[in-house]
Amino acid sequence: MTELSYTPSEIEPRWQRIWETERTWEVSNEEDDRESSYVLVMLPYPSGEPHIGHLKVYSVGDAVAHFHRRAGKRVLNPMGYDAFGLPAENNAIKTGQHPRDSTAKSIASFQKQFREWGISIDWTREFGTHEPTYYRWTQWIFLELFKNGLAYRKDSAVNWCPNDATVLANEQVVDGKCERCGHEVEIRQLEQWFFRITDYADRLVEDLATIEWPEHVKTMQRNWIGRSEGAEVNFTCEDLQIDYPVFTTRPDTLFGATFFVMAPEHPDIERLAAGSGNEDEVREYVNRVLTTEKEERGDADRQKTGVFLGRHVTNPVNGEQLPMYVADYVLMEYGTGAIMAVPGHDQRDYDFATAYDLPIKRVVQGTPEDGGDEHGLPYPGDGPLVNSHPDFDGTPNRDALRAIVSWLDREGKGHQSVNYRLRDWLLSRQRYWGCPIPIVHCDTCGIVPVPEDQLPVVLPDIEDYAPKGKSPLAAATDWVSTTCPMCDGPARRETDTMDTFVDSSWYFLRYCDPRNDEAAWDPKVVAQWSPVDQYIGGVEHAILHLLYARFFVKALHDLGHISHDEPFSRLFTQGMILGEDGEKMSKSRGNVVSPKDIAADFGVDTARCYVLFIGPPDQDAKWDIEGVGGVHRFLTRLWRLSATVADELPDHPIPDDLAGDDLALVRKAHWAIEKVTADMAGRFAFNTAIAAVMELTNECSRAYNVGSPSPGPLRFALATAASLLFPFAPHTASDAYERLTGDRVWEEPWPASDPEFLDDDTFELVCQVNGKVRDRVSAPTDAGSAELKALALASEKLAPYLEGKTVVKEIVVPGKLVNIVVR
RNA sequence: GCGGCGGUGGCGGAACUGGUAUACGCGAUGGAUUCAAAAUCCAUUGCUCGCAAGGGCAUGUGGGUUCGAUUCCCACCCGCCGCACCA
Repeated sequence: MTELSYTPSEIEPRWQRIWETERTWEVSNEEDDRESSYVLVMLPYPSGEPHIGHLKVYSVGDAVAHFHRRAGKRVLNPMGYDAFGLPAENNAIKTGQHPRDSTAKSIASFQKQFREWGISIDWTREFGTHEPTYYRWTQWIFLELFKNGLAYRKDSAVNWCPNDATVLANEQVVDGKCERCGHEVEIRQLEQWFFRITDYADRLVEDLATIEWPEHVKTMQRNWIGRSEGAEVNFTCEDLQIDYPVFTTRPDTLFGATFFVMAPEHPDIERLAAGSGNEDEVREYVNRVLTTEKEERGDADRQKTGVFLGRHVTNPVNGEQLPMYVADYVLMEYGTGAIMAVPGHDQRDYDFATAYDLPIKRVVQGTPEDGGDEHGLPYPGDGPLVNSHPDFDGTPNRDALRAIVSWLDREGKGHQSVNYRLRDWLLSRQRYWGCPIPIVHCDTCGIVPVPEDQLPVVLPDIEDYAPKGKSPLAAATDWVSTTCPMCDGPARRETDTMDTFVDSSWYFLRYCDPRNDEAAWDPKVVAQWSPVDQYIGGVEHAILHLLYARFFVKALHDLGHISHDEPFSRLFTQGMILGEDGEKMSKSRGNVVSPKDIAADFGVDTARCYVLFIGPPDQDAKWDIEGVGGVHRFLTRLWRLSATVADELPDHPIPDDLAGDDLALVRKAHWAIEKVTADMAGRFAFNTAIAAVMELTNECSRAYNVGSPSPGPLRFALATAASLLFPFAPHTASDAYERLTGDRVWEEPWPASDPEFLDDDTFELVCQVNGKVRDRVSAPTDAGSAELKALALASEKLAPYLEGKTVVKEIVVPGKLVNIVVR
């Protein structure tokens, strides 16, 4: 036999050239009779070179795209770059290199490597979010939202990162620290731009039921939105004749309220304290709290502090006078910034009451089965009401809750209410490398949107990127000073830029119609592709990007620009690839594996196959260089055997009268078709799909090496293996398939299994006694229960276990087993 | 604390609706080939007792349901992730 050697360095570029020159993966917006499928991987942030995580996520996306194509669908698989953002700008501050240049360099590297990976992308739709032809429409969307009251400017307490010198969205603050740089976040009172995402809180929760997303991602979104049902109840301060509504999820405990607490930021604090005799102490407390860092204040284990305001409120249910306190455990952003305190049934109120010696009253009887200690307070569980009101005492608290809320409603003292943890999305950033906010500030006309025909507002070049507490754009004075579109008077441009999550909240719409310069998209074109059928990316975007994109799509839907209202029908979140030490790959740990090196050593197909074979793709997996070798051996074996068989053996058809090893080989091929198809279609079980192709290849290899297969069946089995492997190792599979059949594998439909070959004539019947396997015998596939039972009872190995025993029961599972139960 | 996910050989991991636990790969061992090595090919490989035939034990722990449980139920332990002074 001629020694043929598997040379990815020759095979891979050769096939890539064919796909490139023939524009194989391009797809037009002309509809045909095929079903359309939009397969999308989250667009990458171009920084440096693509890493192993990119290789994995695009290997997953490409496998899905190829599978859909060969299943007869018209597939949209585009590519772009989330090109605005802080890292490029921070690099500019350090090196003076314009972010546009460093970004362009990185994009060039992505373009080159993605082609070398052989990913089946329609490159005609490519764009970066930093291109004026793209962000022109980002600005247009902003104005649409602005004109419809969904984007607004407001002065409020916001998160400020002193290191990055910009405000941050709530979603970008993790444990009181800046998500980007890890610096402690401060609270500042600033005027900023917001998107009214809270208007959509309810639908963002509700519609999770309509999409196929991993449960944990849905849960994270639900947690983040934090919907709680309860009631708003008015407490009146008789001294000042002001009503203070509070939000509570436990109106059943209203009779247990013993004091009242307001957030230090509450606008009425000063007014309430004035003349109460406690003025100085209150002011001092509030000042101290407002300068405390967010993380410290958020620590639940900290001793509760607060100050008496010198006033009282009336409890609407029983007229009791409750002392008013200001305390920092109450947050201004949630509910109404004031709470009724029920120390008997709430841990926090209990802690405060203990610290300040306030009365603690039980109004819900604990029951032992609810985990309620008869005497222990605070008791957060359920039980009958006590010490409340004759009408309610003895009533289960959940029933009393409803009754009390309707009573409050009738009396005009409160009503049912829903509260959300979600805040409006703070989108303005005091940074340079982002999409300019298309707004002009005019002393006469106020906040004026830039007219549509003047878009884009182009990001000007500047000299100094260093943040100075306001946007570096403010230094571009020629750019800043402009004329008001309404009155033609002098005006100033908005100098803040948009959060980059705005850019990535609609890019998937633009891919449908990327070269449209009349509109952001043609709604008809978007409708034919949308929503995205399969979205693929990392879990780290479970809240931020995925929530914002859902909000954008819902808002654009409501404004009549698109017909769908969820962006991504199905979501798949892939796991990370960890270094060989089991840690996250990082330069400082020195455990980084470069896709370039792996491709150079083993070829791209080995790298792609390995990252899919390593384990379930939604789970984290440790890199193992020995494992890469195993996958490489497999590809080598498949290719070399295919090439050898194509050279040596005649191209005979499969005979009609298959028998023996030939039949077994053809059966194995059909088994593999069945297995791989199910693994691809049902779930993303690429690891087991590849394992099935390995089994088929091993079978072919054994047949060739030790058996004497007929050429037809062997060629068929090998071509099937290549065909099934194509979504994972497109170059090797194309090459092997062409050698064997003369055809291009991607032009072939996905193989279909023939039921005739899926079942054998006989199967291995498992013979059990009392559930323990005692023997396995060969039985005809179509044998009935009686026949199978007889076969099992005839087994000599079963005899010793049956001797002298009474048969109690016989269970026969046709095609599987017989279980004899004896006593 | 609340919510989600997970725990299977020396290792990564298989096992569809309760029906042969450990597919596939790695590693290890033996053999073929070779002057030798690499590469390749052929075997063996959960643990344990036994010369063997054969037996016993194994899917985090303890119970339960069942003829039969990795799979279902209850309680618990451990790990990972998200949220958390959210009233």
